[in-house]
Amino acid sequence: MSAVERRSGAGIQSAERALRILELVGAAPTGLTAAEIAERLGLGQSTAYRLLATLQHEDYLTRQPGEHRYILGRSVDELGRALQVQLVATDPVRAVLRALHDAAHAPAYLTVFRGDDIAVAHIADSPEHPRIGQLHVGFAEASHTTAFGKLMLASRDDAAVARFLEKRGAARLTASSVTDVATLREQLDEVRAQQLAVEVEEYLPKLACIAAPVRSPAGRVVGAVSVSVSAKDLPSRAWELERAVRRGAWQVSARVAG
Amino acid sequence: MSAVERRSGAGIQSAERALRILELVGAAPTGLTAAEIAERLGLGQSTAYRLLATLQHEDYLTRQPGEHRYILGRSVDELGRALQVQLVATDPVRAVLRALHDAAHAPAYLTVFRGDDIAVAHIADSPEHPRIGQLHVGFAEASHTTAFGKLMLASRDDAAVARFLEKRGAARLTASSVTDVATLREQLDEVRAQQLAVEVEEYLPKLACIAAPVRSPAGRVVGAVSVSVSAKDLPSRAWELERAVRRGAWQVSARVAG
DNA sequence: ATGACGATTCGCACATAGTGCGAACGCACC
DNA sequence: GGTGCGTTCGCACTATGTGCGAATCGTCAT
Repeated sequence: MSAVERRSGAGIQSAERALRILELVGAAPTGLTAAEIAERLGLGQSTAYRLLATLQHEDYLTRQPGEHRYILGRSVDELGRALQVQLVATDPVRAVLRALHDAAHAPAYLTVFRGDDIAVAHIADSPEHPRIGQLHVGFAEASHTTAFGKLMLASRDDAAVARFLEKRGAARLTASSVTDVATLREQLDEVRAQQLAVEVEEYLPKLACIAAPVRSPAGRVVGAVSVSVSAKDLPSRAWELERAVRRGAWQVSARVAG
Repeated sequence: MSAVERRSGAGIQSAERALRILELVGAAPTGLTAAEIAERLGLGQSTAYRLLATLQHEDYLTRQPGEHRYILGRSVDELGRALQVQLVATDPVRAVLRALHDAAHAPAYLTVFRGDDIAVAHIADSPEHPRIGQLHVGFAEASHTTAFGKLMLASRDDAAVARFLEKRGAARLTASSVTDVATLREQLDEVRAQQLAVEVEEYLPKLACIAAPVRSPAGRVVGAVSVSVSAKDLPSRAWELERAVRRGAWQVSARVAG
C-alpha cells in the first residue's frame, strides 16, 4: 500500500467495492451498465466485470434479457426480508399494532433498537389518525426527544448513555426539549421505574407520545410500541392510552422469537 | 490456486465471503458472533474480523451496544428500499391497485419482470377477496401457466422464449396447463395481439387470472397488473374485468419513473 | 457483405491486497 | 490474580485480485 494515497475505509477492498456497486445500482432507478459502473468507481474493466459476475452469480444483481444494464436481484430482496424478520415486523405483530390503533384511535408504532439507531419497523395508522409528519418505516437516528428514544436510552446503563450523548449530543428540537443531561438522566430513571416513556411536545409541537418496552424472551428490551396523540388530548386520555400501549407492547413481546 | 480443490463460484473470493456473511447473519434471527461466522465459513479469525469490520463500517452490519453478535444494519434496509423503488412499489402505484381491487371485487397484483424471474411487488386484497394461496410479495419463478408469466414471455422474442423454455421447461401444474410449445407460442402471439393475457385453471384449479402489461415511459413492457377470480365467474365478468385490469395497468404505467 | 462500434472475455505479468497463524492485549467474571 | 472470551496486532507468504491490452462476439449502419 503506497504511503502517499491511503484508501478511505480501512477494510477489504473488493468487499467494499462490491457493496458500493450494489449501492450504485440501487440508486439508479433503471440500473447501470458495466461501463458506467467501472467508470464511476474508477475500476479497470476486467475488475468491474469480475465483480459484477460475482454479484450476478450470487443473484444480488440481474439483467433483463437483452439489456446491458444491471439491476438489483432477488438476493437483495431476501436480505431485506431477513431484516424485516429481525425487526419483528411479522404479520401477527402487525395485527397487534392494528388493534392498538383501533382501540386508541391514534397512530401506533413499532420501533426496534439497533445499535445507536432506531428502526421504525411498522406503523398502523389511518386517514382519520395519520402517522406523525415525516416519520416513515425505516432506520432513523435515535433521539432523546422521542418517547421510544427515551425508552432506548433507559434500556442502557449510564456509561452507554454517556457515550451516546457524547456522540449525538442532546439537541433542542422544540421549546420543551430536554437538553440538560442531569434532567435527562432523572427522566430516564423514571422511565426505568415506570417501564413507560412519555414525551410531550419535545419532538414536535402540539404532539405527545407514549411508549412501552418490547422485550425479548430473554427479557432484554429490544424495542417499543407507542402511540402519538395531540398534546392537548393527553391529560384526559393518559390513563387509557397507557393501558393500551402497555397491552400492545406485552402482546408484541409474546410474539417475538429468539 | 491449487489444482486439487477448486472454489465453487468463479468469482471474487472476498466479495463472495462478504455476501455470504450477510446471508448468514440474516438467517440467524438474533444474529451471530464473530467466532460463529468464522467457524461456519471456515475462515481464520483475522480474516473474519476484517471482513466484519468492513461490513460494519459500511453499515451493513451493526451490533447492540455491549453485545457481541452481529445483526443486519441500516444499509441493508436502504438497499431493500431501493429495490422497492425499482419494483415500482410506490404509494401512488399501491393506490391504483387498491382501487382496482375495490372496483373488481377481486385480489389485484402488481408484478415486475426481472431477468427470468417475476417479482410480486404488491398485492391489494381483503378478507372478502383474499390473495391466491401461497402467493406472496417477493421474487418467484416465472411460469408459463400464469397470466403475468405469459405476459412476460410475450414481451420477449422467440429466441428468448426458446431459451427460457429450455432452461425452465413447460411443466404441467393442472389438467389445463399448456405444455405443448407450439400451442404456447400461439397463445403468446394472441397475447401480443390483444395486449392481454388470460389464464383459466392452468396454474391452480378453479382459478382464473387476467393480466395487462405495465410499460415504462420508453414503451418497454416491465411488468403486469392482474386480478384473479374464480374460474366459474370468469365468463360473466370477463369484459368488466378486462376493462378494469387494462385501466389499472395504464394507470400504473403512468406512474412508472425512468 | 463489410466495417465499425460497444460489450464482454481472455491471457498474462505483477504485486498488492488478502490470508492464516500465533501471540498479545483488553476485559469481564470468578 | 487468574481464567476464558473477544478482539487486535505483527508478520511472512502467496494466492488472489488487479490492470493492461488484445481477441472475440454481436449488433447495427452503410
